[in-house]
Amino acid sequence: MSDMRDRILARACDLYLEEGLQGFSMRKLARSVGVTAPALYRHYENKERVLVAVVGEAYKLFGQFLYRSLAGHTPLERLHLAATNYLEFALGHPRQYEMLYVSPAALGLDRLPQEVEEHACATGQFWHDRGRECMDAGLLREGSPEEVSMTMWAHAHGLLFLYLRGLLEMDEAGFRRMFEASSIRLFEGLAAPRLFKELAERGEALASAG
Amino acid sequence: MSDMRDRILARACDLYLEEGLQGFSMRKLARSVGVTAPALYRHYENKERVLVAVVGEAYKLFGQFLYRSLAGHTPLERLHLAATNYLEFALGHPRQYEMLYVSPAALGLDRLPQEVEEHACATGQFWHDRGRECMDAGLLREGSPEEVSMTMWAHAHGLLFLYLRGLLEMDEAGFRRMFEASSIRLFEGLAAPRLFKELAERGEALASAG
DNA sequence: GTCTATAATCCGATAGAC
DNA sequence: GTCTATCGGATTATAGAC
Repeated sequence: MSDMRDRILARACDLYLEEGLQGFSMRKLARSVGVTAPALYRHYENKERVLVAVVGEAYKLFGQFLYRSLAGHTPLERLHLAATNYLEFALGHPRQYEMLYVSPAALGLDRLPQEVEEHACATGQFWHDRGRECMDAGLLREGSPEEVSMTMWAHAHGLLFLYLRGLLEMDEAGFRRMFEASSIRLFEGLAAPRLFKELAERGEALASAG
Repeated sequence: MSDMRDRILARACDLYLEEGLQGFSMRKLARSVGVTAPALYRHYENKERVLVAVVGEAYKLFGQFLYRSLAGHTPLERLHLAATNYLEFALGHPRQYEMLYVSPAALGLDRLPQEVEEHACATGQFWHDRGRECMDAGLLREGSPEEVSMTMWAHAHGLLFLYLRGLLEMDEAGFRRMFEASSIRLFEGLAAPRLFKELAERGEALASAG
């Protein structure tokens, strides 16, 4: 059976969802599949390869959420959908979301394999495209689309990270409201006119004040 | 010797810096201190308590960076210094920075101990204070100081997280420039006037578009 | 391809002598 | 307060029979 590989992968994803990275072991996986541990090594070289495959599945699901945004009819709608779907994925599948950003060391690797890096790169490219087409349409200030999309990406991930770590004292409904309000702030700007006036008077640039 | 506890803690910090969380063990720590493993248990109840103490040291160092910002003479200057010192701490001490945001599960705990939660809470309060005094001075738009400081915190942490994970293809100098530019974008706002015009025409709110 | 059996390590933590 | 010795467990991975 060649689909034994798929069965193992499916059980590996479930095991990761139940136990997290800490509680994931080849013995537990084998028990869950219904075989003994050595049998797994016929299908996957080692534990790290299994975990990398689990990361791949997380990216596959993430991609389904993200590319659904392309159904929007205008650049602004597509950007809005991308942000909404990003939020929905992270809140609906927090363990998979965590897996997107797992450190190589946590997987027992020095560097992430090319397969995963390409997934991550494609995600960055997706955000870049959303930023660029909005900028081309005159909806965003002129500037570097790459950098603007980084700002949006960092803002969204930063909020989600802090919330999922339990560092923000609010429930999910409260977080959703705050996420939306914070996104509006990002687009409107935090500063009051007086801030720029004060800076101009001091003749200094607003340096790294985030 | 009561300072044996301190010696162990100092070596534990070094061991964590060298090996990370994955490679940290009581046996290695004992070897590093120059005693046998059981001796450690006279000074620390178990491995988790040692790691919690290491997190505490990271917060202590972080606090030194952050509270240095209070030397600024105006609210804006203190906010600016806080952001700069936050960046300097994260780039100068990436492993300790990572430790500030370590998940309880990675430490083998269900929840972080009160000691660490208080540290994290104090950090949130610090950012809140910086936001509030700038808002009181009319430098930031009216709103909730707590939420505005969350936006700034999330933006800064999001950028640093992506950079430290190696997901942004740039060197440290490039990142510093981007961090500053992104912070300015955050204060000025991403949107061009046309975006608000388009939204008003559609009669819909700009929802969660970050 | 799966099994049993096992190698070879590592781990956290404890008992009890000194 | 530190030691030796050890418990009891985990892990990845392999050898060889079937």
